Amino acid sequence: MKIHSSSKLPREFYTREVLEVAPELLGKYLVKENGKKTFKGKIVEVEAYDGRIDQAAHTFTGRTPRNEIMFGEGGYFYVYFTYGAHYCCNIVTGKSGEGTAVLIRAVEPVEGIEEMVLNRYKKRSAAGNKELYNLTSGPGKVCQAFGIDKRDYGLDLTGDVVYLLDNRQIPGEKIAATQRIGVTRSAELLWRFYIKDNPFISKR
DNA sequence: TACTAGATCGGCT
DNA sequence: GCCGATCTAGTAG
Repeated sequence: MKIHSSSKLPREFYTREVLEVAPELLGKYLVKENGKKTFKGKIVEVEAYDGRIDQAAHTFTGRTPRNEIMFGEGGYFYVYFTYGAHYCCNIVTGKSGEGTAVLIRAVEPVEGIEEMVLNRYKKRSAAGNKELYNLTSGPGKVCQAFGIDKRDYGLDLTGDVVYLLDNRQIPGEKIAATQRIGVTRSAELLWRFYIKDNPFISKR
């Protein structure tokens, strides 16, 4: 029996306003069960997207097959493919019809690190410090390391494949809010949140 | 350290 | 056709 294991976040955690959920995701654990392997990382950097007012959100211009899951209620996994090479994963938030989600931009590797190294660098030897910090420090890197792709689109985060584990909340003074990375529209919004001084974030 | 370009392809105009 | 919620390798300073 695991006495100290933290619990899976319930539906109610996700169905709140995206700007309330986003900073609270910091410090929580992202877990992917892959049949035999378990990938686990502490979330250290996120970005909020809100199709109601945010031109950078995929849901801003209305429903399409790709963004359908993001228009559903919170607690589902939105995975998309971009730049012809990378997958990025999001935590859908809010109520049905809103079109809000939080992009997971970086995590701190906790479990399954050897498998992450294999997925990222195609090699089996242990990672050096430089490689370790480069393992999951970006949205495309997180998905590659965890083996997340379009097959994970739409997964229920209260299920057993991909889910989040609770952890004590990061205090506000340890959270930084900045402009989002790589967006051109609605660039003024300070909707990127990360844990200050964490070495696994994508960019300082 | 800082900037630039190339890869590469699905989604949407 | 165009462009992107990216990453990496390359060059210049």
